[in-house]
Amino acid sequence: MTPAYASLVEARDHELLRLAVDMVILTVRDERLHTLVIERGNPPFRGVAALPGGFLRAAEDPLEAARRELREETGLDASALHLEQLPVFGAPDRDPRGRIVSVPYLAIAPDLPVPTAGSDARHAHWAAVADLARAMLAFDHNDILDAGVERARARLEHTTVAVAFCVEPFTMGQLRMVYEAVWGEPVDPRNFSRKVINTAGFVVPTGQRRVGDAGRPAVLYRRGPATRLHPPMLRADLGQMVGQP
Amino acid sequence: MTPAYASLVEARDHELLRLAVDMVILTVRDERLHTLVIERGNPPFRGVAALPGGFLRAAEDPLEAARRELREETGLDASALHLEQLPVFGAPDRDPRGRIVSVPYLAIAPDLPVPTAGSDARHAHWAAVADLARAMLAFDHNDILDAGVERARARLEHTTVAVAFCVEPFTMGQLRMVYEAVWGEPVDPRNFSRKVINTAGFVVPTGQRRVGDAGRPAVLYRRGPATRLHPPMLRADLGQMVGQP
DNA sequence: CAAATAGTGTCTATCAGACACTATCGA
DNA sequence: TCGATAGTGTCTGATAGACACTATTTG
Repeated sequence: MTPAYASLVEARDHELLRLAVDMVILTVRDERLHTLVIERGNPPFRGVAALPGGFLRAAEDPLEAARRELREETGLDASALHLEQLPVFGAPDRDPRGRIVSVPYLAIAPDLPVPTAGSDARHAHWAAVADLARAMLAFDHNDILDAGVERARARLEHTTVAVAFCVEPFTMGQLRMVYEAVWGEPVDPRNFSRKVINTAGFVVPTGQRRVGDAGRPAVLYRRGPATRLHPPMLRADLGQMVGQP
Repeated sequence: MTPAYASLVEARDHELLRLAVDMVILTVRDERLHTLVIERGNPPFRGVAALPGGFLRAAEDPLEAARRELREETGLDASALHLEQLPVFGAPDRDPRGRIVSVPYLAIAPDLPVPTAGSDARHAHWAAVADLARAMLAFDHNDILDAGVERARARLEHTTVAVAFCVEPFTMGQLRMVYEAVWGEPVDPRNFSRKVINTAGFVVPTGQRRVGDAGRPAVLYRRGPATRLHPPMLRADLGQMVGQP
């Protein structure tokens, strides 16, 4: 800290605290939405499942910290996949260790072989989001997970991030299955295919076809350069909708 | 802090820091988008314009802090208006006083008479967003402002927050003018009116009409209960759009 | 051939965008 | 009566949603 401002900073009715970076790492496995959870090896919440995360280090940007955590927990290079900050969680009593504000990040990853064990021997594994009932996770991590899942659902409507869930090359059916897994509702194959094909740059055909499967061989695609989906692909789910009668 | 965890917390390769809450308070004045800025009374950036804000206090949630700042800077009751968190800004060198991470909030307010002077005699005033060129604001506040404005633009597409800019009762023309001021592009009056009227709960007619103005008297509306806009009202702006040819 | 999966075509209701006309005030 | 502002009607092209059919593989 620059000494010139030391007095300003000392005059505090404000508070020193720590920032945690917690990761909502989503993937689709077996046609279901999964998130990476670790089993806590230390108190508080020892033995309880929690989102992976860690403290912000000195001279580290929160985004850098998120990239580091992602690398440590999954071995994934963050530059390759979707990484996005969610609103912070900062209730004063959210962590019994003291004042810790969480900066959560949403990461969207293709199906991974198996996560590497956490650095401090915490057991990391994929858990189906639908199986994680309320209050199963440590701290307020269920709320953070909810925020991450809802953000992912909304992102699928307006962007092409769904391809970030897919291992290249992928079929149209696999891409559609991502939407179904994340949204939790069926999607019409014909209309979906038309929408994706008509959106320039969403996917790029490889010219190859999938072999070995039963049925007609599916065309294989790679991710295209497009990012935004315009007009959006809206889910039928009404949720909070107040609009047309 | 609970003594039981003191040792855990002491084992730090992580860092103690302060959280600032900075406010992007937007309103529409004279058909132009404005934001509230203060003139800094203390170093660093003494005399330079900055977004209003302050440090998070002990046992205070970031949202509570934002509500408090809003009240202090504008005298507005935050429960009445749109308040929404933006992604944090946490570059290690963003504040010369030391490690300070900013949690920015976007507030959307109706046109206010004039802001109350800031608590420490800082001069607060409305500035047209279009007049705030790059690097005019202290710290990284231009980036924060950009994030807030872009968020507001997107929110107008998908929600009914535009009414939060209006002083009740308001006319259809005033509501449309909000869209034009925030988006910075003209909106067709006929199509706009049809869209708003057909969206149940966007606005509620009062039965009154505006008097004293030249021209045909305009019907006066109040805010309706609807929140989401479905389907959205998309701006023509292509921006990042990669989609239809 | 049957089962399974992939892909295409068509119809319709809705909606966004463009645009011209009518309505109601003050001066 | 004129200027100014408010509000309504209509046409068209695009598209989302619903749905039936054809195509190509394996067993």
